[in-house]
Amino acid sequence: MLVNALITQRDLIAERGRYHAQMTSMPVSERLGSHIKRAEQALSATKAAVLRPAGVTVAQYSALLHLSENPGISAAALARLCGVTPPTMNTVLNNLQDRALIERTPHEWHRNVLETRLTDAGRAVMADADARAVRVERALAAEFTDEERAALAGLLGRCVELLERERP
Amino acid sequence: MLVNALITQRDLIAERGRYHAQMTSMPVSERLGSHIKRAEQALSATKAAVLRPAGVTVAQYSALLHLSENPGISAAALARLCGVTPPTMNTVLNNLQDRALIERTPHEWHRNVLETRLTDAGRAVMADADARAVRVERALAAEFTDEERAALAGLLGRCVELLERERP
DNA sequence: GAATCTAAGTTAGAGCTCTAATGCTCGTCA
DNA sequence: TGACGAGCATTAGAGCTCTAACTTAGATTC
Repeated sequence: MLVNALITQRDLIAERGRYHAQMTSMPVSERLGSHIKRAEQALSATKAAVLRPAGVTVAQYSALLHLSENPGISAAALARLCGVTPPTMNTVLNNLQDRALIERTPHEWHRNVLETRLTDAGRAVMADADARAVRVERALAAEFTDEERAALAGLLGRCVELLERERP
Repeated sequence: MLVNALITQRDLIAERGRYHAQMTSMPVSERLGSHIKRAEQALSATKAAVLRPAGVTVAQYSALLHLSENPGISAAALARLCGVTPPTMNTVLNNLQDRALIERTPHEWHRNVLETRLTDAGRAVMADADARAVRVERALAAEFTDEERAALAGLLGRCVELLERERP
């Protein structure tokens, strides 16, 4: 380790020793939120890295994935599936549309609704990206037993319930 | 439920039935990544909501928290603690500095390093925000037994290891 | 039939995030 | 001593994300 890094590291440890007593009301390592955030950061970073060669971002892949399973869905419904707000989805879809990976056509009955669909190019990109993303998911799944996977999914589900209940 | 929503919902189900066969190589519900992402989205949304009255974003709170535990730390080291890149931390710190919640002073020995510290105002905002954030963490912790908390943290830790190993 | 309500789509603005690239300081090593 | 390498800080540019606000279309209700 180099001296520059050592010095900031040394300062850090010294200050930590001095002030560690009771700066915050809960140690970071005991916060479940920290673990969830770290896991998501690692997931995001890895997915972004493997999706890069496919030419799509994580958000774009998420949209393409749900779009491939729900052709003609509205942008608002797609936003709900992806867990983002309509303006966010609008941003993502505009980028996909600029690259001609999707098309948006007026709904036959409801003038206020746009049907969103993959183009042929979009389907091709989606297939490539999906293969790459699934490779990561399979590696992740292979790390655990069936019981562990179920436990993790269950615990995370309870987190979501609690957090949504707790939201003002 | 209204007709507008019903129609998109109906279309969705119809299309799903038609195409469900084998559009993707792995069902979304079986992807551990989906569960992690959902949990982080719920966490983020709830934390943003409870931090809003304190006048800070989640990213700003994260920086203030680690800053309060490590006075004088460099921006790069702070970025590592928060799990973001230096340019990202620079953006967050600029916003905090504009509001006079932090100050950055040249390092005594190393001309190339800036020491970052909370101002008095920053400490006050941090104390307020921390109380609000910890309330959420306590509620989250109270949802689980000691064994469940340990299991969740352990499983998420293994996810992080696998994902970093898998990253090209 | 008109007021009201709900949902879809959009725009504006603020903030976070990344990669890529640059300039700087310092330490190491030949 | 001088070249190299590593780390810090910063800028530029693209993209994602949110809230707030507006517009429009369709449905409900009186």
